[in-house]
Amino acid sequence: MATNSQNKIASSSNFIRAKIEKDISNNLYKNKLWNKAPGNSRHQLKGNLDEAKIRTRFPPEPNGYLHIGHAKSIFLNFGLAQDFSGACHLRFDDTNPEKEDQEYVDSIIENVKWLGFDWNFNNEDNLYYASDYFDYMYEAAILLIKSGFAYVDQQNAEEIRENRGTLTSPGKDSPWRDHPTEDHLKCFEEMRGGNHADGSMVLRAKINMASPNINLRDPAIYRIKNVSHHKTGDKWSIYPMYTFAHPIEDALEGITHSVCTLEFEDQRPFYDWLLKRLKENNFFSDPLPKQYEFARLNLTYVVLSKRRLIELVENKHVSGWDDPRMPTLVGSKRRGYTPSGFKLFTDRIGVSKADSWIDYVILEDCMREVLNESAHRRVAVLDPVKLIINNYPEDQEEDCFAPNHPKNKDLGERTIKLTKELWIDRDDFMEVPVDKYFRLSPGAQVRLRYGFVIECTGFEKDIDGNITNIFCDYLPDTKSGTPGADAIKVKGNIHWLSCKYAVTATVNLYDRLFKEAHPGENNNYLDDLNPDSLTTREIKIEENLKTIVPGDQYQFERHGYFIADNLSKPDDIILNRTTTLRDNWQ
RNA sequence: UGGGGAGUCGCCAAGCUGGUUAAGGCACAUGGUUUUGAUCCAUGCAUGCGAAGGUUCGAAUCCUUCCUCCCCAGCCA
Repeated sequence: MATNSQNKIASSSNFIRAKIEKDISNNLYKNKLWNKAPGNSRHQLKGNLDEAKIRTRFPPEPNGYLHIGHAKSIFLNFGLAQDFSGACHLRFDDTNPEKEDQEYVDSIIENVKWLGFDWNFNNEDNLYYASDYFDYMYEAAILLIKSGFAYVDQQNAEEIRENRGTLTSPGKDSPWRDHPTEDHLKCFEEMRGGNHADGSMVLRAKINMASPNINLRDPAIYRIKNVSHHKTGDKWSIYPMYTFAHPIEDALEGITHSVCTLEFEDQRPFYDWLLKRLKENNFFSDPLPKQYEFARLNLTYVVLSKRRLIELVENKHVSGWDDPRMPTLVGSKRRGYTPSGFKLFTDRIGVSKADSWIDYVILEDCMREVLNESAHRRVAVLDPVKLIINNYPEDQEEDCFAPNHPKNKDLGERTIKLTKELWIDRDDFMEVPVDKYFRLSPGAQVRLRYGFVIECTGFEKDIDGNITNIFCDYLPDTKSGTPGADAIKVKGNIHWLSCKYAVTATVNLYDRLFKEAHPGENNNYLDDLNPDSLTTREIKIEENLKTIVPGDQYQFERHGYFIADNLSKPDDIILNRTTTLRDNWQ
């Protein structure tokens, strides 16, 4: 309990939370208005005081599947809103129709819900699309042109690039920069008209071509794209750039804290510049949103870049976006990773501005920690070898009782049938035991978990030297749960399943997708792929697992956590190993 | 070489408007419990805060210089 509350304190102290606490205590949002929906000043000034103490947003571009890095951002943004009695909007940043698709929108919505969040606040559904704001953005652009802060440039992309200068030398003004405002207004209208080719004109903010910050050298803010949009269809032939759109989206939605990743740090001056210009035009009013940046997640043995993820799927290095080895949320889910595990993980790794690589084992350990609490226990034999009890009658069988959870008796117990012939794991027997090996070996005593103590009397091998049968005697007075069962102390304790009753299933044993901690650091990342990231085999599982359905999760004792795969059917059970148990032996 | 960031224990990460022994987690180590070599519990784990100087009664926190790493020259986000 004490450690839990300490965890909470630790996770709650990051620089963004500190800033929010300060902003709230300084009453920054005391007079903030909200008119039940996004909008500019015209709209919001007619509203009431915003009941949301703060507003944050998670703004994915619907051009790919969410991954573990997004989970960090989701927990940050939605968590902030939750903890400060605010609202977190889910907003699709769909300003580039060429790359975006409804398929991704659906998947993202499902993923965010899966992680346990919704975007409802005071019965308002805060699910938005940047494309819903295109009219506002167009209006803002015109305001900017009229006030002399934007112009239509007719240089081609090549010329613009050349005139932008370099990191160490200033850029050159565009010849179109100082044309009359009227001309720019007219050109911008023409851009919208749809009669101009892509790239023939572009609207640029007029700031400073000599700025040491390249993002301020008259950034492009609206470009011609004669393509239809998945939401707005053919209404527009011009689309705003992220740089321009994002601050406006935030302001329209009354976002107080706009949290993004480090690479946008250089854009913050433009973010503030734009909003200030629009405030001067009474398009927006205080309090204006502020942008804060944190370090994106890097995980060892994992790639998270969109480009690489796509490549893994398209080149069939994995079976798809939801391959359990993929760091996507759909893949993680299929692997058996859980929302509460991700929550623990994000709390544990914290939020800062320092570039860092989180050990993959941290993530795995979080999943173990969560699953250890919740998962019911079962028995599975992953590499079966036959154990025959010499002194157990051929036709005899009996029930052994096994609790579903060692720490929680309320979860009940189930019975496992014991018979003369059993399956045990090959690992649990050594012909010549190594030092400190306390499982089965010739002459050794070991307990059949939940059953009897046995003593190994011998074994048989096939022509290739593989062990085929192991023989033992059981000690009748040692059955678990009966008086005196503990009279004989043994160190080893192995699991087993009746050959007569065990059910056969298929298991996918997953290991890390990459064998290098930093894939691609020393060569092409594809060369760092782990050839053994998946092994599939036939295993034996408890009879009562016959009714397992996709998504069911269990701990197979002494092995790890497993989940029934999407494709699993009663007559073709498929299990995925989520993660192994920790193993201090060797 | 311009601009913007970051460097605190193996991995994360508080602290950074200067003030007693530098939080916490993970990992690790050693004990204990245990019919999962799991879990759980206990204890240990930075004379040190990228480096070197300086200011001060006192510095991770202030100043100076230096070093390393990341980001920016898309009509991507």
